[in-house]
Amino acid sequence: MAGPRQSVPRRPTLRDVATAAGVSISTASLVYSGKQGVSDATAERVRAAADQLGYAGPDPRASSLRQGRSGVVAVHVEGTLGYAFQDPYAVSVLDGLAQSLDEVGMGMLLVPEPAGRSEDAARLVGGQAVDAVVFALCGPTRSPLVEQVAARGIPMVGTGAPVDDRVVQLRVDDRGATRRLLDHLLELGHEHVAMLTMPLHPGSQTGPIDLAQVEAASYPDTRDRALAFVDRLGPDRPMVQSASLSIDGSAQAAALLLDADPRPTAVVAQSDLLAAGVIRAAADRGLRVPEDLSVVGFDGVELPWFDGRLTTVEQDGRGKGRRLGELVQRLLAGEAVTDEDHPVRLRIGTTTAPPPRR
Amino acid sequence: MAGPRQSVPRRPTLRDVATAAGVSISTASLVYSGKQGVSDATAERVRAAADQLGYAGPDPRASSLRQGRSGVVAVHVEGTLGYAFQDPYAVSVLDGLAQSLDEVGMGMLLVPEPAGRSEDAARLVGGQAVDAVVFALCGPTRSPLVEQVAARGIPMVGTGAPVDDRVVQLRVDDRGATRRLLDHLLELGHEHVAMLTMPLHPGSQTGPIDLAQVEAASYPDTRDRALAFVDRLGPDRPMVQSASLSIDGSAQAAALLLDADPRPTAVVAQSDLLAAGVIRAAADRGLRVPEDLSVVGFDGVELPWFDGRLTTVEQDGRGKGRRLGELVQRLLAGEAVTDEDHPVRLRIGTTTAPPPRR
DNA sequence: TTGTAAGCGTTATCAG
DNA sequence: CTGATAACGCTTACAA
Repeated sequence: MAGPRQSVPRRPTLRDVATAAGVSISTASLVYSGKQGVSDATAERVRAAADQLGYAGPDPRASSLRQGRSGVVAVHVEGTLGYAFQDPYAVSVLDGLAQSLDEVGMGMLLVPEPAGRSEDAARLVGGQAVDAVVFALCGPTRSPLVEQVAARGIPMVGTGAPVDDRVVQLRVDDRGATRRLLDHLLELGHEHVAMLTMPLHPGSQTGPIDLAQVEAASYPDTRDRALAFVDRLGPDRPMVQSASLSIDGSAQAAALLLDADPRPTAVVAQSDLLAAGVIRAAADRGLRVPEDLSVVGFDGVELPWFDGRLTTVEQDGRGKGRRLGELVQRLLAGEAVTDEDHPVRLRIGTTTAPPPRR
Repeated sequence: MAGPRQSVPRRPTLRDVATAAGVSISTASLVYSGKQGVSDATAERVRAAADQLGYAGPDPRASSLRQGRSGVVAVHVEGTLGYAFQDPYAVSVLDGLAQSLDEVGMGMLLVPEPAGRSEDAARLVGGQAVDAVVFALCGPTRSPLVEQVAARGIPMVGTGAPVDDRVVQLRVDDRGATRRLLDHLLELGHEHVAMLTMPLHPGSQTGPIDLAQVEAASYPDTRDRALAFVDRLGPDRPMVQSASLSIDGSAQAAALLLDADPRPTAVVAQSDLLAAGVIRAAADRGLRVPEDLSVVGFDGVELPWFDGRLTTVEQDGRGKGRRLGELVQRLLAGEAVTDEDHPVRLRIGTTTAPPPRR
């Protein structure tokens, strides 16, 4: 027994509202966009009709087609969200970006790119109506997304990567900052300094690395921080790559450094999260920081469970995110935007001290 | 002196491609959608023309208008990103959701709602072309977003909140799970058990709370976990609310519990992050966990810097996120979807033991 | 397998 | 201040 024919109630459109209010569609549109004056009386009638019909405002799909703007910015994130957001630094950048975009009513579309799935990410941004793409976390030097996005005439903003003329960069002076960290350690008198790097490539393994490998690294930030290390201290200092940007992974990698002979008196970790792993590995071995081992990081994030204060390079992730948002806005406003440097500063904490007497 | 008139080169459209390939627009469209057979020869010609013209595929703005689908899911996040993503549990849910949506080519639009800015969030989802809204992290019982979104006929999925018939829920049995935690503590012989709750309201302050306040809590999960505590142990046990879902905030709140007389022998923290704060506060006071103090949490996240293993309720955040994604997909496929329970399980770790002898 | 034609719901332009 | 009209770029019955 068939039930009564139930006509699916079509959602009201601007036309319905206009008709109900006894005005033209264009007038009704003006009420919502506010781009031109509409008499109070008319506006009131339109709004009443809208309420009456349950009209919730112009359909974003239609207005984005018409205006050529969707109000959405794609945010590319290297790795899965679960991986990338482990890092408080990454989170702070995103937070700043979100704040900045929120101020102008724009939304953030997340585009995670797990290792080896760049095609998926490209398909996603290609199929989504976005006004700009932000490479928020320093990813590989090259990305297949760039061609795809550029072909659509969508502006891009990055933080050092992908390296391409069509991507406006907000760069950090990784080499200079690393140099300052090293100077600090050298002034303290350290001679045995080692480096713990972030992954050189998506999916690479923990282990010792050499200059040639560093030069071939996929990630410019990883590479530059390591190159500064080599430049300053020569190519023979121990360098170990951590397979993941996590405390656990770092602790494992740090073991290779700390169990070596001679043991370094200072470890330069390429990020604060890695530094945290080094500190844990040191604690596991009964080494005190900084008395027995100095540790420096990079980023300047909060490590709420850590009692001391890391000696590190403060990046102000939130500020960086905000600035990325501003660059996007200026790009969309048609302004000419050029690459910029994001300032960072050395912060001396409680994790560095002169090397132990031998 | 005016430069040569530079005509802005209009981006090629499907029409241009079709013309160049000598076929009709609809045929060209078919080549991209693949919904109907097109002869290989024709398809080839179309693709060649597209390459030639630099056409990167159909404009998502236009196809979303035509199809009534944008392929974007709005994900509502209670609080700023910087705040919400501090919690590894929140991140795992999002990670699972991202995975699940990625499999069907859908994107995630982040909609953070900082305390007191729900109007902004409502405006954002209203102005954005989204196919569904997910309330990924248990927010307040009521939300102004619901009306706005429902008025557009957009389906919603939540995790216990907002409470509304139009929101399909993936619930957790907070009361039952909390009861199991309490049973475990009681079996161990604890008599002095205290609870540390998550914030009861956006922006509320750290401090002792009573049953009436619990009943009026904005967040259903916070409320239910606390109610189970009261149900099981009576209304006179100490309850303290933490102003923030963070380790630091929790450590401060925990101080109120640990410095009381008599000091509880066990603390039930409403989340693992809060439990971490309790453990830190205990360490600050020279209390050993679990010898001097038992601590339980909720969520089952990794605390990489913590050597033990928390006794907690495992929620499988990633699985929950994945399930949310599946619910969204089924909703969009027009299937009838009903509320579900997400299973959780008690995990006994190393942070609980019999109370110390007096 | 291919083409024709009719929108999808807005907004911009321009005339009244 | 208001209204008519023409796109925006694409998808999809339906017809050939």
